[in-house]
Amino acid sequence: MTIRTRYAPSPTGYLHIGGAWMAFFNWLFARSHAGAFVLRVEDTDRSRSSEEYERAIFEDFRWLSIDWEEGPDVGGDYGPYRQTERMALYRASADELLTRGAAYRCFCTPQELEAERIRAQAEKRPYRYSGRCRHLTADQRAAFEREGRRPTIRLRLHDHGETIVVNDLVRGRVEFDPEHLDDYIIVRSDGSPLYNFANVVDDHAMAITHVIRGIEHLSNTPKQWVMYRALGWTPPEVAHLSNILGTDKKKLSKRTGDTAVRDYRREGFLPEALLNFFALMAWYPEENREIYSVPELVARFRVEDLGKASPVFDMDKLTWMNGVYMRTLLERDPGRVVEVCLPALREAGLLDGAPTEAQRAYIRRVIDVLGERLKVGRDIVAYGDFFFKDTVEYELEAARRYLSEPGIVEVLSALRERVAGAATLDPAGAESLVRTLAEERGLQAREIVHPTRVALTGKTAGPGLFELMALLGKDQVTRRLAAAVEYIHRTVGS
RNA sequence: GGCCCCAUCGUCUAGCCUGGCCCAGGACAUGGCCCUCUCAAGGCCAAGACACGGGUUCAAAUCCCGUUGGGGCUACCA
Repeated sequence: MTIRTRYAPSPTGYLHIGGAWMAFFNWLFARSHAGAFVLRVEDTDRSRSSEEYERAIFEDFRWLSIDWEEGPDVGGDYGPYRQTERMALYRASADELLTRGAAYRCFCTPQELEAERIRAQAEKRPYRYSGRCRHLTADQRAAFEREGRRPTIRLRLHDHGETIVVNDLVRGRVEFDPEHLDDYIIVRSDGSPLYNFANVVDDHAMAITHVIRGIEHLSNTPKQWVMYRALGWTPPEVAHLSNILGTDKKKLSKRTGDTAVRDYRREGFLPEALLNFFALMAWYPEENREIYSVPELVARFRVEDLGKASPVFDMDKLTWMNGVYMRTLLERDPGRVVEVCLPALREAGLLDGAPTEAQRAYIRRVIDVLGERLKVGRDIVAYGDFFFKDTVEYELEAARRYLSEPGIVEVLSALRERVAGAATLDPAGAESLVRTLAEERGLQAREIVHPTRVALTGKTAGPGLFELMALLGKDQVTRRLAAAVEYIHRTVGS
């Protein structure tokens, strides 16, 4: 039997980190068994769904290099892959359930139901639907219809059913007493299917064999199992994973960090780092090892090894891991590092649109100079914005500390002259200029280095001074040195 | 309220099924030192956890029961 897994996003927003995480495990499972991964769009909530989000979600998956063999965009033998296009299927299954007597029409209004619920609550009884529409006569039904009531369809749970067992691949055997379940609605009065129903019909029709989904669905599982049984179908294997939490230990939300995959892309995270990190939020393939390529993850994946607890999304660790990937990329594929920095550069207004060849080459050199300081694409802005500006903005603290002594003017001026007089400015040349100047003045090299760095970059932290001078070039260096001198005169006052 | 799931360093987790090798291992973060023009990276070191209470056992992080704390379901949401 071919292993088939799926992920079923609702196109009501951008791909969420939690969703991508869940999808990734379904994908890993399929890939590790040479199976198929299918994308099914759950767009029954028409008012909130949009095609634009659907496209965006696909795009984010592609960026992550999570691919699918079947889906709305690529088709497949089990289509269509949008729930709104599968209405006939749900109708057929509903009819089947009705004729088998496993489901019945319920004419209760939402108001009546609400009243029942409130009554139960007042009497401190657990609420369950009374089942009063179970045995309506033809006359009663006709009367309701004459009143204009539009019925819903409810699944009939067995009155004295036996314990429902869910064999969860990660949690083990979980038992449910049907006593606590009630006849639940599977088709709305407007004829549209509800989640628990559409889901079962789709998973079966699409021959899904394994479902890895959120823990919130565990309690739904027994209800679904009853439906599988009523239809004579075999349910898929299931595994329920806990949800990712934010640092506040609450469900991941905007408050504690970005929640959309898109945000991470924009900030310059690498998809392979994100995926590696995703894996570690549920399992460690080997002891004492954190870095795994996607193929390695595929080779080692076992659902049973997935963790049961809710992981907290640790930005610090993701950032560290991204840095690890950036460093190897710096050696093997610097072009990609350039690519990853582009969005942040644009957002900071340091780059307009697509870079020209010259711009790309320049960014490439900036990246070389920045080196392992680049953990995330956006770091290029934090550490190297001055490479892309003509005037330097001094950080307050930096200027106060290194550009406040009047004596420094002389040093910076002297350095400016020597730079101007140099034939060319390469790192070694810059270094000897600074060091000989220091020697002549009886200064420590650092006494020149620090003020110069602030003069050229505005910051106290950043790339090596000599490399940075070489990249900036004679022109910029002399100009910035002069500007710093002027700044000191202006602020120290004279 | 009822039902279900979960619980090892601040965080991700290894170990738990098949008790002893665990006075609990690794990683991120934190602190210190080294390297060094700053920052980063790197190296070394440190601090840091079996939620609690009962059992079972010669022996429990590991098995059982309970408590507490989180989370979920209990919708004509997904």
